[in-house]
Amino acid sequence: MNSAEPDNRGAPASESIAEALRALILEGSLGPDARLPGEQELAQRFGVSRPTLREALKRLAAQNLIRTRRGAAGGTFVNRVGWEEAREQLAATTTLLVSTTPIDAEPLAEARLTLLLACAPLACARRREAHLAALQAEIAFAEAPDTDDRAFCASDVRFHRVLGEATDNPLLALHLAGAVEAVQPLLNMLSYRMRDRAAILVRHRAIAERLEARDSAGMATELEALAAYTLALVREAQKLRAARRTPKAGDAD
Amino acid sequence: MNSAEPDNRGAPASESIAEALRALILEGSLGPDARLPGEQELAQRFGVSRPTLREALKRLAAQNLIRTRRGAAGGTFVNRVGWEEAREQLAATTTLLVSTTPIDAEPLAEARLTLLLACAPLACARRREAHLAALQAEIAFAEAPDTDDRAFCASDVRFHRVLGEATDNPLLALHLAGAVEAVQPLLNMLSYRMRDRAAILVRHRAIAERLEARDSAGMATELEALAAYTLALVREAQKLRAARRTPKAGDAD
DNA sequence: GGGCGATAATTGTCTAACAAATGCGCGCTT
DNA sequence: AAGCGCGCATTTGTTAGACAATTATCGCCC
Repeated sequence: MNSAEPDNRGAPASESIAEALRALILEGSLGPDARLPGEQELAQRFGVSRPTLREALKRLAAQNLIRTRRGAAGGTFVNRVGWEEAREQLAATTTLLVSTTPIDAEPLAEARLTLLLACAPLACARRREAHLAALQAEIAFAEAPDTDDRAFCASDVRFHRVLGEATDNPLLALHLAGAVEAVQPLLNMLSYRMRDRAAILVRHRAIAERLEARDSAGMATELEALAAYTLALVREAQKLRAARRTPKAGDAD
Repeated sequence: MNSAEPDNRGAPASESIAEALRALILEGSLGPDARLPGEQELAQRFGVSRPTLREALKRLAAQNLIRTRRGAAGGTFVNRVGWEEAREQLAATTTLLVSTTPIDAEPLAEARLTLLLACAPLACARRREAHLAALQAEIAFAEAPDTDDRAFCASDVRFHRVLGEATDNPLLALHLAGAVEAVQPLLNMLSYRMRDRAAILVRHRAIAERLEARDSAGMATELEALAAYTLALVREAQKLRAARRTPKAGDAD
């Protein structure tokens, strides 16, 4: 009646308590925006001290499952997990993975292209005016002369996100956006020259045009061309970096 | 020289400290399996007390970024994030999302099918004997008479995971597996009848056969057939459930 | 030389208290 | 009587020190 299960095979109390609360939340006993009891009461219920219980709560907070507010009407509340938050978390996980794992740029670009190709038919079939407008807005933003490389890259990510959203399938859009958001910064460690940007924008315009015409096959062709161009850019940058390293082997790191 | 940035706009200390450490880990200053200083020293460095610092560490632990071990040679260590862990986390996030968000089965099934179709050409081109063997193993496991619904569903998930791995693209496999793992339990809230299982296994065998023959188009056809069948099953189950509800509106919950 | 116990290092947990924020209501003022 | 501001209660955030539990290591004894 107090601490759910006594112990999870010697796991720290804060961990098993976090899992117990997590199960409660997922089970549906606590709907979104529901308020949990105060920390003192929770601590008593689980039979631990307040700092220990707080560690458990912080674990859940780190997973975006709960939020806390101080003050009189404060407390701990169950978070509503929306598509936005999920996308961010998904992108964070994937980003961490690809940035700490030795992997070539080629499979990353290939994965991005493959997901985009998968979305193309659905996007062409279901796109609405708002999607076309969003695409045009990103193109306009990206071709502005005062857009720096960082902003250009972010806009590029958003451009592809709109393509996912045009499928009208939130789960599909979620995974596409997560992958693109994680891959793009890796592919963009090079800083674009202006003519590279222009070439990319040409591709983007063509893609938007094919989407407007609901021409799925043509869109696939353009997506492949864009992927090929991006990959060529990355390869070129890698070759340059390698060439800069080989002639003078002992320069200042 | 002590606490990195003083405060993140009034955010709790444990949160900003967690973010600071997270940045340190991601920045690469602390490689995998690196040992962090002890809690006391860290607390002094960040200018907080040990419980507060521990809350920060628990946040990171909840994200699988660190692990802790007690004892003399214990401490806090940076976790190596592998494809397995990422897949689990990705599946957990997506599962939480789709299980707390009102969404029809149809887009879920569509997303799954779309991702599988995207993987099909690559999988056919690159599959190895090990993949075919893994597929056959899952088929054999699934058709065993003592396999219950739970195990059947898990095997189904693994079957699709192998399809993703056959693309030889870990990022693609990651997202496919994450989506399938999250969607499958939702589609399988119904318990399969034996003839449903048999029909699914027929499809699985056909898919494995098309993969072996490197017949991408044929595989796509089979995948679509499987998706259509699965969706029909779900629809039928939903209709049954709805029909059971309408005639007697006030029965016992 | 090998097994075994003391030991030290380190995380896990507890207790008690204070600080800070925040909504609410009371009382003061107009 | 109405409006405004100040205190107060509630709740999370943080601190301090101490003890418990665990585990590798080193020295001691056989």
